[in-house]
This record gives sequence, C-alpha cells and structure tokens, in this order.
Amino acid sequence: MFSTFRDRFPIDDKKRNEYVSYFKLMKVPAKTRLLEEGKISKKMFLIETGCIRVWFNNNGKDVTTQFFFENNMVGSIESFRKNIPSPVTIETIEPSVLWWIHKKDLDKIMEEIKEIPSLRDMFIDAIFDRTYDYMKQFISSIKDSPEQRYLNLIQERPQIIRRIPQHYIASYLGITKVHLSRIKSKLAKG
Amino acid sequence: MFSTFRDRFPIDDKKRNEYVSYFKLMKVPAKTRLLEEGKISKKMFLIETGCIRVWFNNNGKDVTTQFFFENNMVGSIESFRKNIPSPVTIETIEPSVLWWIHKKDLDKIMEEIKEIPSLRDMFIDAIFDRTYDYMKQFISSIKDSPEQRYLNLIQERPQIIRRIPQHYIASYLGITKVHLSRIKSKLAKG
DNA sequence: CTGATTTGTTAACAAATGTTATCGCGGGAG
DNA sequence: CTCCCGCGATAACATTTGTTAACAAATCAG
Repeated sequence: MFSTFRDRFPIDDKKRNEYVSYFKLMKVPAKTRLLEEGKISKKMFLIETGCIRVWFNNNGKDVTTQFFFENNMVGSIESFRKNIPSPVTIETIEPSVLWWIHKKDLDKIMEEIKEIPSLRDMFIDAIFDRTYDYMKQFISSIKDSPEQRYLNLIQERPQIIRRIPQHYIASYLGITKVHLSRIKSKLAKG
Repeated sequence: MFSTFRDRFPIDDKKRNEYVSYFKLMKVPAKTRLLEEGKISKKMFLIETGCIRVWFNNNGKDVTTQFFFENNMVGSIESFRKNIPSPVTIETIEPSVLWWIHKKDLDKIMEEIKEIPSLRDMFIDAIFDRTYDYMKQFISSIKDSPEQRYLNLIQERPQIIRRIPQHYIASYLGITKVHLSRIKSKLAKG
C-alpha cells in the first residue's frame, strides 16, 4: 500500500517511516459509516481494498456525490480543513480494508511537506486536479444528458459501473433508478 | 484597485510596487474576446469594472460556465497552468476596464509568494475555496431543480440576475431560455 | 430617427424524466 | 432450507423540459 509513497516522495527513510507509522489499519464490513453528516471530521482514510460512497440526505432522499476505490484518499475535506460539521456521510459499500490517519498527524505531515518545494508543488497540483475534476463534473451536468453522462461513466470510470449498485449510480447522475434502468435497456436495444 | 493588496499582503512596498507594475490597464467594449477556445492562455485578467462570461461551444450551442464581476481574477486556469489549449472562450459582456498580467510575470510572483508561509497558505486556501465552489455547483446540479437553482442564484449571486442577459443565465443553469422565461413567469404569479 | 439586431415572452406540441406500483431474482439471516 | 429484503426491470401515467415558431420590447449602429 505504501510503496507508491517510497517512489514518489523524496524524503528520507526515517521520516517516511514516521509518516507511515501514523496510519492505522482497520477492517470494516459493508455499509459501515466512517463519518456521519453533521459530525466534525477528524480522520482521513486510505482505501486498501473496498469501495466507499459519499452522500447526504436531501429532504429524505439520498444524494450520492462521490465514489472512491483502492488507493484513494477519502474524507470530508471541507469539514476536515475548516473544522465545521460535515455536510456528508461517508460509508463503505463493500467490506473494506482501510488505513486511517488522525487529523493532528496529517496536519503535522502537511506542515512539513509545505517546506519541501517539490512536495509542496505536488500538493498544490493535487488540489488543482481536484478542482478540475469538479469543474468537469459541473460542466458535464449542464452540457450532457443523463444518457450521455452514463456513457461517460462507462468510458471514464468503468469501476463504478461494475462495482456500484445501480440506484447509487442513478443518485450520482442526478436521476431516478427507474430512469437509469430505462437508459440501460434503451442502450441494450439500440 | 490595488488597495486590497496593500491591506492583505504582508510584503514590503518595493516588492509590492514591482508586482503592481506588472499589471497593465486595458479598456475594451462589450463582447470582446479576451481568450479564444483552442488558444493557449498567456494572460490573467483582473476586473476593475465590467463583467465577463466564460463559455464554450457544444455542438453549435453556447454553454456558459462562469460569470465574473469587479475585483475578480479571470483566466482559463487549466490552460494557463498546464500550457494546454483553452477549453473555453473568455468574453466581456459589458464594456470593461481590466488589468492584465502576463503569465511569466505571474509565475514569478507565485514562485516568490510560495516561500512566504502566510501568503502560501492564503494561496492554498484560495484554491480550496475554488474547489468547494465547483463542488457546491456540481452537487446543486444533481440535487436541485432548475427552478431551485434559479432561486439560489437570486439569493447568492444577485449580480448575475441584475446584470447578465437572460439567455446566458439559462445556459449557465443548463436549461433553455424559453424554460427560464417560464420559470420566471411562474414565480411572478405564485 | 430608423431599421436591424439582440433579448425576452408566449403558445402548441414533442420528448425526456419522474412517480408509483408491480413483479422477479438472488443472496443472506435465521 | 426458507423467508425476507435489497436490487433491478417494466408499465402506466403525471410532470417537467425542450423545440419551434411567432411576436413584442429593448438596444444599437448608422
């Protein structure tokens, strides 16, 4: 799991081992809530195996905003960064193996990283990439039909299609599960 | 225009004057294209007066993705940062007074800023805020109806309602101008 | 001022999407 | 094994949204 760290982060072994030691292993069943809407986030999670969805309650209906898989880092960044109640619930879909790190430890790592120019730039790039992702998703939502967005998902994120229950995907696309089912059957015929 | 700089940026007068000297004034009429889709962005713009929209061509139809007003910094960040062709056109809506800065000068400023912890953190915060904005917009697009999104706009960005032609707003909301007109008349009656 | 262009409204109809309900399949709990 | 229950498909009907077209109002160039 941490081998990618070794390749990409130019820090000495001692430091790296210290950083790695902050992460703790946990195994959880499906549908485990790692963070509840309204609570303040104190942990970030790194997925070794399994998958996770991020969602919130909108007038009694689930709205799914993100999916995460192996090697992704998951957390309510907004809650984490600003110490405000999380707008979302974070929940496993499959039984999962996770590494988690406490906020105070991650903050410490971040402070140190920001003094190393190459790492700092990687960090900034990562944030920018995140911004571009959301930008693309927003643009797609006003430019593409639900059918087109489903096709995009097949192309760009086949894992979602393969591993995620369909009603979560529908919620993620902003449509009902009935409508998604119709889109699928239409595509199967056409 | 640059008075906010003085208050918020803890750098000495000499440096600040150097930075300010990089910005050049320009006055342009409405519908001036500051950056064309497909070109590589070499400039960022700071709006003194006027407003700007960002849009791209989607199978012959305008899709508007952003609006900017006074004191906003505008540019195709993606093109600017990665030196790739801009996915969008940037165009004034009203006659505008702008300050522009060349990429190489802004890069220089950025490199220096990143060595000053408080400024660096401000910069990182700014990127995060941008990410949250897009995140919110994306979430609103899957959670809210067009009517609700229009109401949100009235609440949160009244400038858009007041100053932007309605068909651009419709395009920004991902609906047709006819539909937006219907929403307005429905709200006027209800 | 005047004609042309841009912007906004409305109506009639078509297509997309939501709602509700029903059915069936398959896996997990007991 | 059996019985739920989560998940997905489909149908019938309701509502929302798009399309096209015609017209009205506002704005702009000459």
